[in-house]
Amino acid sequence: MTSVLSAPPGTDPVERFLHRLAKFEPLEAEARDALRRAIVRGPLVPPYQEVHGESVPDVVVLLSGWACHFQMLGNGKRQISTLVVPGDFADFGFLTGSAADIQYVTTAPSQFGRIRARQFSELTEQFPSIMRATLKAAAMETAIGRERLISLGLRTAIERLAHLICELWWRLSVAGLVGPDNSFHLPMTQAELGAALGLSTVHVNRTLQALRRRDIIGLQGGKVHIHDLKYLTTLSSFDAGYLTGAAPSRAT
Amino acid sequence: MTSVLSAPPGTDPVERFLHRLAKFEPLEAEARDALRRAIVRGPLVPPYQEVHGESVPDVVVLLSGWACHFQMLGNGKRQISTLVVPGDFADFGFLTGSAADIQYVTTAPSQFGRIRARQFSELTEQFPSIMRATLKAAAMETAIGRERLISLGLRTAIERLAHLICELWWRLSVAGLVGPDNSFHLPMTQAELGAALGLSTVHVNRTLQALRRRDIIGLQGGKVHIHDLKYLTTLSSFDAGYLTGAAPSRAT
DNA sequence: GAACCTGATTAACCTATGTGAATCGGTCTT
DNA sequence: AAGACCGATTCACATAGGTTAATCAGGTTC
Repeated sequence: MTSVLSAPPGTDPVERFLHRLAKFEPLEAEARDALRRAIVRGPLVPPYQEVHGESVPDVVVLLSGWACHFQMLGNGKRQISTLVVPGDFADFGFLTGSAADIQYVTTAPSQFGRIRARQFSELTEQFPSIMRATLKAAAMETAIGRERLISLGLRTAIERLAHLICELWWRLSVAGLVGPDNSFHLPMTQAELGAALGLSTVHVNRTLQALRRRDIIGLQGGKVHIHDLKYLTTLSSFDAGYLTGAAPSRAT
Repeated sequence: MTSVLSAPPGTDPVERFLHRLAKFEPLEAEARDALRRAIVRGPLVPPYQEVHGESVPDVVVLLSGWACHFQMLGNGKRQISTLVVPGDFADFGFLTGSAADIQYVTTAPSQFGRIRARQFSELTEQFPSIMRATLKAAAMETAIGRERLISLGLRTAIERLAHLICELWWRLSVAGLVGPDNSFHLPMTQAELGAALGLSTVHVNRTLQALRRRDIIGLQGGKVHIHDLKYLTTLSSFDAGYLTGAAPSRAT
C-alpha cells in the first residue's frame, strides 16, 4: 500500500508525519526530503495552551501530543469539533490562505512542526504529489467530521463513545501509536470527551462504566485498553472506510 | 465586496454560480468566460433522484433545485449531513480525484451543471483564481458542517431549527433566492428537516409550531416566511461569520 | 367521487440523558 | 500533614425529546 520506504512506527515525529502523508498519496523521495528540510520543529508546548490562527497561516503539523478544535457558545458550553492526533495537520486554514478561523488547544504536552506558508506553496508547485496528499488529508478530516455528525445525530451515548474509540484506535494505529496490547494514550478528561461527543460529563462517566463493566475497554490515567475491539466495532457500526478513502459499505 | 460585474439575482443559474464563486475570490473576466464555456447543463432531474459518485468525479454544480448529502445507519435511520443549494458545488470529491464517497439526493426538481474533471484541472492551471475560489468554497462547506455539529452538540431543538433557517436565509440571500418579504423555498419535508437536525419528525413539528405560535416564522407548502429575523438570530446565536470567511465573533 | 397516498398534526406515554450537588482519591502546594 | 485542587464517581431528580399510533388535509388516480 505504502510506497518504498514505510517509516517504522516509533521513529522520529517528522518521519511519522511523512509516513502518514504518504499514505494519502505516494511521495517521491525528493518530495519527502524537501518536506523534511522545510519543517521547523517548534518548542514543547504545555497542556491547555490555546493556539490562535495567524493572519497568514503557516502550515502547522502536530508532531507529538494532542490537540483539539473547539468552539464556545454564549452559555459557556463548548463543543470540540476536531481531534488532532500526532501526524495530523493542525488545521487546514493554509489551504485558502485566509486567516485561520479556528482556535485549538493542546490537551497534552505537544510539539508542533511548522512550514512557512510561502515555502509550502513553492513545495506544492514543485511536487504536485504534496498538494494531492494534502487535499486528501483535508478530505479525510471532512469525512471524520461528517462521521461525528452522524454520531451526534443518530447514535446513542454508548455508541458514540464506542465509535470515537474505534476511530481513534484506527487513526493512532496508522500513526504507529497503538501498543501491541491494543492500548493507546487518550489525554482527555471525561469532561472533554463529553464536549466532543455532545454528552454531559456525568453521562460520559456512566457510559464509560457500562463499557468497563462489560469488560470491553479499560480507561485509566489517560490510557485506553481495548479488550474487545470487535464488540466495539459492531456496537457503534464503525466502518473504517471513511478513514482510508475506500468506498463505504453502508447499510442499504 | 464583489468585483466588477456582480450578477443580478434572478438571472441565469450559471451566472448565479459564477457570482457565488466570485464572492470567494475575485475572478477575471476570462476565467468567468472559460467557466461559462466549460459548464454543461444537465437535464432537469426529478425529486428524490439519487446521484451516485463516479469513479472519476467531474465537477458537479447545482444550478437550480435542492439536494442533500446523507448517510444511513443499519437501523434505517438517516442523517443528512449537507444541504446543497443552487450555486453550490454538489460535492468536493473532484478535489482529490478519488471516487466520490458521498451520495446525494435531490428533494426538488433540480438541474445540475457539469465540468469534465480533465477540463477543470486545465482551467485551474490556467486561472489559479478558480482554484483559490474553489478551495474557499470547500472551506466554507467545512465550516458549515462544523456549525451543524455545534447545533447537534449543544443547541436545543428550537435553537437548531432557528439556526438552520438563519443559515439558509443567509446562503440563499447570497444566491439571490430570498424574496423581498424575507421568504424562500425550502423543499424539505419535516421528516427531512429532522434528519438534518437530528430530531424526530414529531418533534420537528412541535418545534415548528412553537416558532409559528410566537409568529417568528411561517412555513407552508415548502415556503418559509421569516417574520422576525432578529429574534431567530439571537435565539440560535447565529453568527454569519462562518459563511463569509470573516473572523468569528464568538463568546469568550 | 371513492379509494389512496403522502405529509402534517395531535395525543399519550416513555426513556435517554441532563442537572445539581455531594463524595472520593489523587496530586500538588505550603 | 493540612489544605487545596482537579478529575472521577454517585445519587436523586428533572426534562427534552423519542416513540407509537391515530387523525387530518390536500392532491392523485381510476
